[in-house]
Parts: sequence; structure tokens; C-alpha cells
Amino acid sequence: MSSVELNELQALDIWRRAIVNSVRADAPDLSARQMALLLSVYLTPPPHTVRGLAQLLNVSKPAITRAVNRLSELGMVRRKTDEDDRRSVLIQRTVKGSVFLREFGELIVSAAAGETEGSADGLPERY
Amino acid sequence: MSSVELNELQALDIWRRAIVNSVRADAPDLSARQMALLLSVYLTPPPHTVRGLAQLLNVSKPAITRAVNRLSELGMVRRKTDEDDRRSVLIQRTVKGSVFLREFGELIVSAAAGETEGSADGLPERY
DNA sequence: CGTAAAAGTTCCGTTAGCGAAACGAAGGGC
DNA sequence: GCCCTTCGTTTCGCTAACGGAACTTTTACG
Repeated sequence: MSSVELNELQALDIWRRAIVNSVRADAPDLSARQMALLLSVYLTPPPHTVRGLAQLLNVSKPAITRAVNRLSELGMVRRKTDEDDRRSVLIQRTVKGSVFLREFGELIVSAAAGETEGSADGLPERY
Repeated sequence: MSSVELNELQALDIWRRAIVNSVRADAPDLSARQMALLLSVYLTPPPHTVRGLAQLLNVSKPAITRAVNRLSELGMVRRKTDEDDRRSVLIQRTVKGSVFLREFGELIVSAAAGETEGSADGLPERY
């Protein structure tokens, strides 16, 4: 089961509901880069290094360093030097980050659930 | 048809694919606030005022002004003073914003399409 | 009118982020 | 040991964004 069929408008509207609710709830105002990094760390298999993430996101290494700074200030990610190659820094998950993403996932799910039933609140036909 | 059933992990993974591809494609690095504003302007019925958006997103009016500044520099949104109440400024859609969101919608749709088929590239079971 | 309210912007000091270049620390080859 | 590469961070000058107070313009109300 669990088929995932969407047209663009539905998809965008789900995205809108989720992100609007997240902003309303006063969640940290993460940039697209920061969010992409966070999700990559949590949803793709480790290890995650600065250079790997820079390559994955097609962004400079300093940009990754800064995003990791921000996310680790928020406690959503943690640095650990790789003992097998002490030049490398491993970006690791934290409990706080897991909690944040779980809640964010719930936000998306309920946004998607609200989307199809009735499609209540007058969306425009075009955009 | 077009049932939208998701569990949290699927939802987050779709979100990840979409946002990672967007970042990789060198799309403007919008913050959550900016994205929420953009989507609200395009997907909910007008009129959209600074005041209304501030209330919708639960942020201050200056924060909206700044987000509109950024988005209008990018050409994705336009200001128009309301002739019926010249204190108000209407935030309007633009062609460029429509194009951006259409592409972004396609990104989500293909992220969702790639999600279920095979679920190929080893996601971790937990997060 | 005249004063109050509302709407949006601008100012203030501060903080975060940018790309490019340079840097120190660690590893690999020989 | 030595050199060269790799890895991540730091520095540089600069731009964007922050919250909050103050301000301008416009409207509403006596």
C-alpha cells in the first residue's frame, strides 16, 4: 500500500502547510542548505564527513562548516573526529535532532492528510 | 485516486530528496520563513498584505518586510500599494515566482515517485 | 478639522552567512 | 625523514537578516 501519487499543486500545497506550520510553531528558521544537510545526516547511512556533504550538496566546504556550526549550536548535530583518520570530522546525529525531525515528519504527514480530505480551504486553481 | 498516505519516514525522505536536489541545482538558498511566505502568496487566495502574512506566519511585520525585500530582489514576488486603502501593500505573484514554484513542485513529485519504487538506496531503519 | 489608530518601512546595533584564499594538522608515498 | 596531498577550519571583506523601537503615510472617528 501507501501509494504516493501527487500532482505538483498538491505537492506544493502539502509543502506549504508543513512549512507554514513549522514557522508558526517558532521552529528554528533553517535555510534550505541547513535543512538539506540535517536531513542527509539523519536519513542517509553514515559516515558523514564535511567533504562528503559538500560534494553531496554541491557546495563549498566552508559552507558546510558553517551549517554544521549552526546546527550544532542548536544541538541537532554533533562533531566527532574520526579516530581512523584524524583529519576527518564525522557529523553525527543527536537525540535533539531526532526529536526535531520526528516532529517535522509528523507535520508533513498531517499536512498531507489534510490535503486530500475535502481540499477544504479554497486553493486557487492555478499558480 | 491519488491517495496520499505517508508514514513519517517516507515523508521526511521525500522532503530530503526534494530539498537536496534543489540545493544541488543551485536554487536560491531561501530560509523557512521566506519559503513559507512564497508558498502562501502563491497557493492561498489573495489579497496578501504584510499584516496578514505576519499574522499567518506568527512573525513581526518587519520580518515580513525583509522577506518580501529578498523575494522581490529575486523577482519572485511584487509589491503593489492597495488603491482602496493606500496604507496597505499587496504582495503579488510574478511569472518568475510561478516558474520557480512549478519547478520546485516537479522536484517534489519526482522525489515522491522515486521514494516508493524499490526504495533503492539504503535508508536507515531509524532516525 | 484634529486626534487617534493602523499599515508598512526604516533605523539601530548585532549576528549569521557568503566565496575565496590561506592555514594547521594528519596521512601517504618513497 | 621528507614532501605532497587531503581535510577541515579560519580569516578576510562584505552582504543579508535579526528583533525591536521609531517613524511616515494613510485612514477612521469624534
